[in-house]
Amino acid sequence: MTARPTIYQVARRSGVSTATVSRVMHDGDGFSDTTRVRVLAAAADLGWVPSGPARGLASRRAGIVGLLFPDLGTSGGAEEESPLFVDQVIRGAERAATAAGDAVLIAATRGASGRTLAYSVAGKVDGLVVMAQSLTERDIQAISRSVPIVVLANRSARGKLDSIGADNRGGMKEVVRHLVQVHAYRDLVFVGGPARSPDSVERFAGFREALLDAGLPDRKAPDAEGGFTESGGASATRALLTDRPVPQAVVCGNDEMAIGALSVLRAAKLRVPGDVAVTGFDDIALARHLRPALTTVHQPMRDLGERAVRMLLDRVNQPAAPLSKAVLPTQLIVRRSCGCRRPLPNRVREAA
Amino acid sequence: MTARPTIYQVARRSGVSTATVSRVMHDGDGFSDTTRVRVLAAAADLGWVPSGPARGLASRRAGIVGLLFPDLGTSGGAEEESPLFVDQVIRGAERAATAAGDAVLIAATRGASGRTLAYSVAGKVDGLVVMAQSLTERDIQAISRSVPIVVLANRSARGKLDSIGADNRGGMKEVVRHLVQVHAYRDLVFVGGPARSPDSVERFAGFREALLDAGLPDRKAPDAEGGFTESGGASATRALLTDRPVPQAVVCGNDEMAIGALSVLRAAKLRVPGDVAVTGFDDIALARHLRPALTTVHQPMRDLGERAVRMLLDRVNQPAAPLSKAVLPTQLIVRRSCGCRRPLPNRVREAA
DNA sequence: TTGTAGGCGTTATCAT
DNA sequence: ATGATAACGCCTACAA
Repeated sequence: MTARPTIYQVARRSGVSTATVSRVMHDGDGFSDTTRVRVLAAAADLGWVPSGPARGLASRRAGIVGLLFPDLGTSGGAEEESPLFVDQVIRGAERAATAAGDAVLIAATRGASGRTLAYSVAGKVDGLVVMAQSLTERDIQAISRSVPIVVLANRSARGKLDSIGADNRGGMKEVVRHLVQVHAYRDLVFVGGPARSPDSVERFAGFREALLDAGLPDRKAPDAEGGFTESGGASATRALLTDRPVPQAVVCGNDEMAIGALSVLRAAKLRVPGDVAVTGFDDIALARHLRPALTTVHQPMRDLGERAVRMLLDRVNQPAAPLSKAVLPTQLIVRRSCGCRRPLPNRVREAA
Repeated sequence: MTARPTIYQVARRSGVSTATVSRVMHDGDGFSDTTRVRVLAAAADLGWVPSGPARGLASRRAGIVGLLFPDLGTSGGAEEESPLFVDQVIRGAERAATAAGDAVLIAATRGASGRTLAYSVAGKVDGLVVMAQSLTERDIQAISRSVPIVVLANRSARGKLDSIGADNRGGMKEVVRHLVQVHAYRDLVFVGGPARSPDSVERFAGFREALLDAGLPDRKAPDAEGGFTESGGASATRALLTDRPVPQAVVCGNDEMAIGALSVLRAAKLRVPGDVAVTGFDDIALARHLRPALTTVHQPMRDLGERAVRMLLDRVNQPAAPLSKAVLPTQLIVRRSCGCRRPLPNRVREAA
């Protein structure tokens, strides 16, 4: 409590030099067994915890990786990004970092002060995983001059930075193909997320590709849009129902929007999937508990976090290694909301 | 990329001393407008981000608070702790820290290496929020000699450390009272979480108190136990059904266990709440989407994280301030699984 | 096996 | 308004 103990005190108390204390703490060799015991005892007596900053400064390694994301969402506020997605990524990042002996520093670049925060965080870490939408391209470039950055985004980000993402486009294309080929729906609508979200854009692109392949009429923009949230999905669906006849299938930008869609359709006395089919994207935990259980696309959220951190640590250790970009596959998860009677078995669920 | 730029380079480039650069970066006064502009320009040119470790060392303030939790759970592994709970706490912590200009460092004290990790993290932060079950009392004491600690637990932890928790006992007592008074159930069973979890213990205590108040038969241990997980709740409920006649109400240790109970009961052709009532605890997002929607107890998870961090920062700024302990109230959330026809309106949901 | 001493990049205290 | 110059607590050659 009073003045954190330092290595000097430990050294004095155990009758050795600070160099020796340092050696013992690093499990290296080059000291007798007696010394080791004495040092450890002294450290324990004093309740000494080596100073991270001092260590970091001397060794040029903070032992911390940072994770920047757009915003976790404020209860009651507008949540553009899907919070559950972020939670999972954080978990994955934490795992990978811990496995490497590092810790994870998280920060949401909320509002105006986000930029400042990002720079502050950048100074404290050995590398940064930046989720799409959390920083401008300009700031990313600037910061990357000081610390390695891995961009966590849709597909693989353009540019000269390491990046990793999931195959949003391919995944969406796959559900839609299922809807068209297996169920023979021909009147599908797309309820998209935030127009500026890269994920959202990619998913809509996948939707269009599938329609094109099936020879169905194309469209230039989503039939309705909202934030990647339950309420966003609800209002978009509501708008849809007043605009046009009831479609055969409502393809949503993510699971949370699908949940909103589901409740609006129910309120409109439409049966799912009897009257309308509904699909989501992400495969959040909730998806399989809904009634009807939601047909969706599984996105390897935790893996994304894990691999992003591993990629980052590789870069930290090998600054000159060639650029690496990865795209993780998504997987179609067939449940009931698309109209299938019995959910198809699938690997992901069984593994869980 | 090549050798992070330092304050020296910025100083030289802008033709001032490092002291002045430092001043400018702190928005203090004591420098002309011209200098400020020059310094900022030089910094931007070089892409300079002040070194956190160096800053921390010199100012004795890392600008980081740590959050330690038991484990986030491994997909496929046994998850004793409710992961959703942790996610929310993390969010709250992140908010409070960001508001204070700090970042938050998270780490799961997984398995054997958890102890080491904890000490390492302790060295990197200005203070630590430790969730119950993530560290032994002994280690908490040891670490607290070096850095301030706030214990995040059930009720308020005993001992000489600041702590914060939710009223688990009172909350559980309230649902059970509802079951007994409103629905007149007399044959209730308790499906508890991990026997060693303080939360679990407190909740069971609340259950007993409510029975006692109602003049119903007491019991010394939960009627069945499992981890705080869906599968734990399922197996516990399964065991229950073979042991005894079907009870009127199954009171679960948390929401996830309740979900497990729900599916087992359904598989046994029992109707909820027609044949059996079921209740949970926590009020995770999923709870209101279940069929039937789950009657449960809302726990202010995010607030816990937020207030824990605020408490911690207060302590950091005022090491000598009197000990503070807080217990946040929980709230009964009545939905359908208890047998109520129409969910009672309640403040929490409306606010959301 | 162990000690000495310089350096890591900032901040902060004196001067000027 | 600005500049020297000690700390800050640890690591790491280099010596011994």
